[in-house]
Amino acid sequence: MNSLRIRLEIFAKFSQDDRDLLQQLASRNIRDIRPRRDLVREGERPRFVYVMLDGWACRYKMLPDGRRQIVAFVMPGDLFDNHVFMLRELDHSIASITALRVAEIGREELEALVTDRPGVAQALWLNDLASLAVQREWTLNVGQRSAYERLAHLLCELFARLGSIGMTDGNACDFPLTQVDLADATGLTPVHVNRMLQELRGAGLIELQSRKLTVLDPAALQTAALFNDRYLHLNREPGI
Amino acid sequence: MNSLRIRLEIFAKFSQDDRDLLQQLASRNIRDIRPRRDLVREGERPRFVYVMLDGWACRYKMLPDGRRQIVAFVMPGDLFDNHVFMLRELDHSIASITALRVAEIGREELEALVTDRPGVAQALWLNDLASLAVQREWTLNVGQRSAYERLAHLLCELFARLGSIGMTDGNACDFPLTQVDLADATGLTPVHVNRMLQELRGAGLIELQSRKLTVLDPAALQTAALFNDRYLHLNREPGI
DNA sequence: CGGGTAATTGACCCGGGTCAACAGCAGTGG
DNA sequence: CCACTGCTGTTGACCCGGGTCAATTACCCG
Repeated sequence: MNSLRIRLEIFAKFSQDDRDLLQQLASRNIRDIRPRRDLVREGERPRFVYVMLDGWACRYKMLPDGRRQIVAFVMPGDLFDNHVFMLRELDHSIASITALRVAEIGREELEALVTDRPGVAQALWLNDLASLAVQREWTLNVGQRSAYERLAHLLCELFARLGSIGMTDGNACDFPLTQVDLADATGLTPVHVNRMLQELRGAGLIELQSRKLTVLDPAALQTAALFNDRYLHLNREPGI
Repeated sequence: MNSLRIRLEIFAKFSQDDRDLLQQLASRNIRDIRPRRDLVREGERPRFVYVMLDGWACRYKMLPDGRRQIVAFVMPGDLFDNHVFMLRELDHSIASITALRVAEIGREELEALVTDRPGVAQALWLNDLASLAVQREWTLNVGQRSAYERLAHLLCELFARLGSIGMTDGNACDFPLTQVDLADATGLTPVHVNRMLQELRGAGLIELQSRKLTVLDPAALQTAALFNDRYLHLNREPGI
């Protein structure tokens, strides 16, 4: 729940009250989800905003014939799916990758929060703007980068995000994604993801085995990926 | 300026006061832009929120080596780039396609608006959530659809958006995009865009010449594109 | 030990990219 | 009024990055 605080407080200044309230909301209505289950499904009426307390999930869209695109990964500390406010039906699904622990925040609670706490409301908004920036970069990634660059870029993004929430250990981290997941996120086939991973290994950039990623040469990996973490908005912006 | 009202009022209920205020903001500080100019450039500090009064623009990102991806199109009535609130630097640029007429809304004005007018604030937020939904669909589009489907999908989207703001005439509309623009938006090469357009013409789905698009068979085009307009949020959601 | 999922590898193929030439047309200046 | 320039669109020949298909090898867990 600390991580929730971290991931929203980047975006606005919170009072101790705001913090306590959020903390409280994120510790009621906890739900545990098994790995590889749909958490919410396309077409459903959205009911909750979720706070990821533990585990990895992905947001994905599917075409009628089964082609699947992962459009985002969700990590601990992320607050996600605040479509409670707008959509009749969700236009995408969310699935767990690992086992999850999530907090569900109901619509009324969220509405109260937004009405009574301008700081929190702003943080929620900026959180969405940050997601939008990330989604743009994904469009660029899939649209313009080569398979090799694309995969490198995804690894850079995931590692940077994990780092920002203290889930890296030096230049290593847990990495629960399968090659099929990586394929669905990059718009490649699993076979080709495998080949590109071999190349990344061969170039001495990464090690990846038994769900553990080590970035052997971060600078070189970022160069290969044409990666710049600006779009992730991991740090507080002095702006506002 | 009417169109502005339309495009934001989808998302929240406005009082007559809200409406007047917006109208006012969108009629001060009008700027005219020539075709094919950068309106705002990556790396700049964002200063204004813009309302597109007339013309087409695109949002794009570039890689250091010059590869370019258009990540969104902006049309009359769209309010865009409310990053005033968050970003130190923009992570993308915006360029005019046709000649533009835009209204610039300054940061203080916007902040006042958000503070004093909860309805407007919500509409702005939901506007961003809608953009996010569109951006996800673009990721899917570029990641999973074939060249043919992808182009058809883009045409469907543009035509649907134009229709929602009354800029279609039966099943025809003005269409200022070049094949290079279409290529940058779909992640294809201009040459291949040309070939796919020929196929769409050959299949009797569209006519496209001298900046005029006619959708000869809307249903068939949508089927070919695997298009469903739900993600565009063109209509008021009964939700909230 | 068995069964299922994930990773790996090789052989072959194809959608879309690349390169290049050319045509159409608008704008511009002499 | 015409020549020139530059952008946009079109077409053809060829090529290659990444997909497809299929078999095999790790794993993991009961």
